[in-house]
Amino acid sequence: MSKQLPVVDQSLCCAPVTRAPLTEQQSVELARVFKAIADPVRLRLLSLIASHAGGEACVYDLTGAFELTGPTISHHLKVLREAGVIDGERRGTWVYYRVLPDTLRTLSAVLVTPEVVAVG
Amino acid sequence: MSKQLPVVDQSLCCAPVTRAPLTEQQSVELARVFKAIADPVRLRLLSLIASHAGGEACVYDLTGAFELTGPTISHHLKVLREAGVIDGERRGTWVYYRVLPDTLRTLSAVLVTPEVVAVG
DNA sequence: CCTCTATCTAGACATCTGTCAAGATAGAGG
DNA sequence: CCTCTATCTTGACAGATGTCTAGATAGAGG
Repeated sequence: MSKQLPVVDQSLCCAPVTRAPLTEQQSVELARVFKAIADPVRLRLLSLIASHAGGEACVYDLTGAFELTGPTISHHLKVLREAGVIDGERRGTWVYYRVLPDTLRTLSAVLVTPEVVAVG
Repeated sequence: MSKQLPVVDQSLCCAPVTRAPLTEQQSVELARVFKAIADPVRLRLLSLIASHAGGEACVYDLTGAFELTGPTISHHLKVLREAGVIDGERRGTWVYYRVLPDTLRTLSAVLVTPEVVAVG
């Protein structure tokens, strides 16, 4: 299930977009991950997985929370997985997903905004 | 230039996606804003504006930083503006853009992830 | 080996998105 | 009023995206 290594440049952890211009490469990399979470279904999937008991949830539970077909949920989980936002593990019949906290933390840090954006 | 009121539910400031499932409405609202920043050009625009002297930048400066036409940059600025991420103000011939820090702060807070995602 | 359930893949299709060229609008300064 | 520059709007088009149906794969349990 772990088809991807960490995707986000962790050095961004202390370099919010408000402090210095992103390089073109950084912006492409970040956009890839933000695109993954920039969807209502995927944001809800993320919150369902992260807040589920044990920090993980199986596809069956997740599918039940939407009025969408299995393949569609599967597609969204794949997008999140390939972006390094979640990871899945098969245990028996079920596949369990959990969030990869480092990725979310990096995204959060990138958007941190100081009280006063700039003072000349 | 201020065609939109604040778009993001500020009550999300203390409710990261890792703590509780998002409602469908919250996820739609958040996805709208994340979609706005989930593009390499717009992320760079955002960082250029936010880190520019005085916290603002005019379109002319921004356009020069890309190999894209004026209308394309204008389009991206409009997307960011309508999502409540930036705001623009005309002063004479030029239009100056600045970030709306509350929006970025909300997005950042939503993605905050505790050290241990859950302990059973 | 067969079947049942859970999950994923493949392919199709409508919609959304990023980009550009052409033209419109808005001040500045004659 | 005219022109020049900065910015935005419109319309067109290729490519990406979300969803579905149909079919494939993987364990569990006879």
